[in-house]
Amino acid sequence: MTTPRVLFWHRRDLRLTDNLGLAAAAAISPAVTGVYVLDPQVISPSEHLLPMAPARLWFLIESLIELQQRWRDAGSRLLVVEGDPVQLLPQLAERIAAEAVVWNRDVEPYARERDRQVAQRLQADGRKVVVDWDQLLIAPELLKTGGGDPYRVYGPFLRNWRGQVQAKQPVTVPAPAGLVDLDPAAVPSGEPLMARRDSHGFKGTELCPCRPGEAAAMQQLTSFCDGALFGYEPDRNFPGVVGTSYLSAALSVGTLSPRQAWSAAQEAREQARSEEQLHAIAVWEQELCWREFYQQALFHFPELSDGPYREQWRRFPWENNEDWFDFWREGQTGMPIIDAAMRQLNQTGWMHNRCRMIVASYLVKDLICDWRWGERAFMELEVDGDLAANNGGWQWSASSGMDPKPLRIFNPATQASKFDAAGDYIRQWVPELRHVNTKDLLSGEIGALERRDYPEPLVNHKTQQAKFKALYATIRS
DNA sequence: TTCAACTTACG
DNA sequence: GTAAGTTGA
Repeated sequence: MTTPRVLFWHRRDLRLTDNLGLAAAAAISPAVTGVYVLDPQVISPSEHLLPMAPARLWFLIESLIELQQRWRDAGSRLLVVEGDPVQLLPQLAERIAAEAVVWNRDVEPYARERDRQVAQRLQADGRKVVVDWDQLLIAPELLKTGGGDPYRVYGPFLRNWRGQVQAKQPVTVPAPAGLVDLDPAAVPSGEPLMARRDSHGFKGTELCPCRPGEAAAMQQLTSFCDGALFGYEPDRNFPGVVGTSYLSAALSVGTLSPRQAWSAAQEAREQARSEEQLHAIAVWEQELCWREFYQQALFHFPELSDGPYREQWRRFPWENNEDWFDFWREGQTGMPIIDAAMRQLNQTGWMHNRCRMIVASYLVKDLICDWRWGERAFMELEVDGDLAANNGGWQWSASSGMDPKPLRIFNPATQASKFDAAGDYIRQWVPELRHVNTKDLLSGEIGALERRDYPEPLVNHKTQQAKFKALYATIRS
């Protein structure tokens, strides 16, 4: 009698270490084969889904190439195929005679419907399907208010989440080893990965601060928790300072797990030498909670991805000036802090989170442009583009989301003065303004002579803010 | 049912 | 100080 074969389907968990689904698969049998499906719906521009940025495609491909090596080191292999998972997975399971197929759950509406169809077909063929949560510290079903409803507000969610995490004390599981490979005769032909490696179209692979692959993610985590984490608060606020983890892409494609991140933070707590440092660690832990808050929000309210959560925002009379939007996207608005941030994103695939809030507020509240245009633009450019986090962030900026709050209007000049006081960040990304004095650089009020070829400001913040408020008054109930 | 709380940021 | 009204206990 032969060992039963198990198929493990990687999706947003591109690692062997601390992969709960993979550990479950290896517990069934050492004869585990991995598969990743390059789904054209996900990796190519499509009508219904938000696009995947070239930067993210690069990160994905490189992470997969490393993952294949790790599978070989573990004794088995990772197959990479291209096509529709609903067709391909049942075919592959049949071909390798898999008794069980295992994967980790996702929160995105497209993924959930896809997974439902895949599971249905596999089960119809008599195969066992094993799925559970891996990409969240606490499963979304376990986080409910006293009334049994999902949370709509971050604060109460944080209290519940933190309590459950502390009670659970998340631990990581090791990578499987000594796996049993397929019979060579059963290995399907075709390998689309290397062809994709040179065709992702991303030019900023050297500049991007997020590094692909499981090993690089662990290195980044270790060095962050050894240094910048202790000063995370307040350093995280300053885009010109290396004060954040740059782990967003790794957490999004799953080259790093949230348990690994949490555990590293707990080890750092042991090393902390002051209340300030402990507080800084707590603030980073809260950022991990934001990630889970937005994922559980999308899980319980999938309609978030279709547009504004609050009904009245569906009738907001946006200006939607396409020229303004293009200037914003390219970093040519004439407001230096905005242009610096958008150029950082265009060139490196990544933007500092403080700047994401500033440019989002500017697009929505100053240019009076539909936040969904900005949501799509971010997904087209970001190495860490993630539906739940990106949609949550844009709805937050647009004031159309779940949190009860006043109308949030950032003053870009005030933001620049507070968080890039010396103008270092602006000068780095808008080099043609390096000669301009800091005061003018921050305010954006630059004389024609000094400005040279740099554009005049598209709009005046004060008048646009007044205009936005007037338009907002028309949709208030 | 009442009432505190709300990623603050702006002026 | 004020925004702005909804959430959650």
